[in-house]
Amino acid sequence: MTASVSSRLLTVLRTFSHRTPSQTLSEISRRSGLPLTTAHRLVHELLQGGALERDEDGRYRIGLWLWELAALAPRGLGLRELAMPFLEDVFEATRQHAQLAVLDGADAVFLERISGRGAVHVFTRVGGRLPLHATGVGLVLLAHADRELQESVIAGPLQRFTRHTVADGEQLRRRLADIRRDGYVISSRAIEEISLSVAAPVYGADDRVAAAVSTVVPYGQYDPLTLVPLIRAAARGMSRVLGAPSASGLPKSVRRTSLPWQPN
Amino acid sequence: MTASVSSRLLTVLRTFSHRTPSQTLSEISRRSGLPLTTAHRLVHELLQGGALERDEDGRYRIGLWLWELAALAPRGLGLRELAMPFLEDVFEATRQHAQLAVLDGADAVFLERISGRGAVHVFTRVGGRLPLHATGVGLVLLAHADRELQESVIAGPLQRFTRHTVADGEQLRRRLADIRRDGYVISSRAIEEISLSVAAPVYGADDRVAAAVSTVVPYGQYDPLTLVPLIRAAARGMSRVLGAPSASGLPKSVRRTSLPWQPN
DNA sequence: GCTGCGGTTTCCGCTGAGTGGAAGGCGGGC
DNA sequence: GCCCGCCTTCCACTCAGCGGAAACCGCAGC
Repeated sequence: MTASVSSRLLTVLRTFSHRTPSQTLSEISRRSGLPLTTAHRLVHELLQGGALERDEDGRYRIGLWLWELAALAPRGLGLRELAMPFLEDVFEATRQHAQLAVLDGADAVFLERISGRGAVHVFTRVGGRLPLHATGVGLVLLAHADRELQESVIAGPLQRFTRHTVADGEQLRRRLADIRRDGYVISSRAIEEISLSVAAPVYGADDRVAAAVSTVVPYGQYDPLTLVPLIRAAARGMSRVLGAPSASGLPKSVRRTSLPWQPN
Repeated sequence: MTASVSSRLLTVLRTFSHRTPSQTLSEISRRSGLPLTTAHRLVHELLQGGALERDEDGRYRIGLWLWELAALAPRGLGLRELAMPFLEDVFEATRQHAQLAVLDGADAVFLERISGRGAVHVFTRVGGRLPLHATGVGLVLLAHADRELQESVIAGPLQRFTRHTVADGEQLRRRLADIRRDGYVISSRAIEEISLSVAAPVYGADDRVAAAVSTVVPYGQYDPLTLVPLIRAAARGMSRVLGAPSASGLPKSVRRTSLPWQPN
């Protein structure tokens, strides 16, 4: 690990998590492993810039400026903004949960969750992560991810949440093939016994899967198959506004021809 | 301005705006005023940390990690999370716009906007800012802000958006007094001729105004007075979940002394 | 009151990390 | 071909970042 100022700054920021949304200076110092003095200076510089704020108890928390900045993230609020009307549609239909997630590393990151009052319990939180094999959106994202990632997840340990969690590699492999064939997934009681989710892929302008949309409803109260057209319609709508050729009816020749990432 | 690495880093990040959500290295260098080489190094360090990403054209954009981090901001997503169900209620009632904003500096910063398909046009964008005197939420926030801020806005130049914008200091002062008396505001055609907004204050655990909620509807299609109970009910609901004594009916002696939306 | 404790802030001399000019590479337009 | 804009690597100088030491502050317990 480098010891540049930049990396130290990010280390300081990384000490914030959903379990520690606000911290004292000493906590930051301990968690980051930086000497107190150093943490003090860095924190103050972040404070000057508005990246951090202090609450009335003197504890540090993520500042509003950082939140405004992050609102510019194309894969964050940008995507969410475009998808929102369709998410609303999904929410309206069940008044339970409508969710939008993207792939990052080996996790599904949740961009949005609209939930009804008294809806069934979910672990999801906006800005939070869940493993790919245990969630509807995760399975969809994994099914369309790089072969490499798929194999690594299939091979790796698969945490079991309930007795319905797909925890076997080969079973998972078949599951992913089914998802590619069907264009949706029903993930029933895989993360909590009380709920199931129906998810479908959202395509971006490069016609690759950019996100996944899902609904989560209580197990036993819905025939999940009736929710499939709803989710697929929402997914198609989102793909369309993202400019996906396959969803807008454009011929393949109009595809954008851009190269994948250039890792330096 | 200091020239610390930290401040340079933040300067780099500050070059991103909603007009420039993705930039080339040279653009960042020019806009930040940093030598190309320096910008290059800083940008790469931000890239390593996941604060920035590169898109398929090699342009830099705000990274997903930064967005996840910002989701921890108590005054950002934290507040939004608690307010969301009530915002949904407001949205349901008109299917136009439901908005949530907080005060920062001399601006209203919008935390959330739920909008119907085909709703009337608004300038609002999530993560964006608008001046206090021209918006419903802004007037509410200003009416309950420090005396100092109020006077500074009253004195300062008041940008006129339409002929209905409150652009006179004394008129604004009276307006603010009315808002404190009534507990809501109807801001009609003040920012665009086509729309009006109804807004009310949301109280935090310290019984000070923490945010403002509003709806925006097309001018002429609604009697704004009929929307007042709706907005006030939503505002009260939000105040309650934030733990505001005045909204929960608790005696002052039971006041919580810490912020409600970080209930450690 | 005094004492200890946990957290915060200021001070300051040493030094290696950050700096940025120079130069080379890449690609696209004419 | 040539030029131009953008990106990347290299490297020697020096000043900004570093962090130990010590003071400071508020509070709880004796």
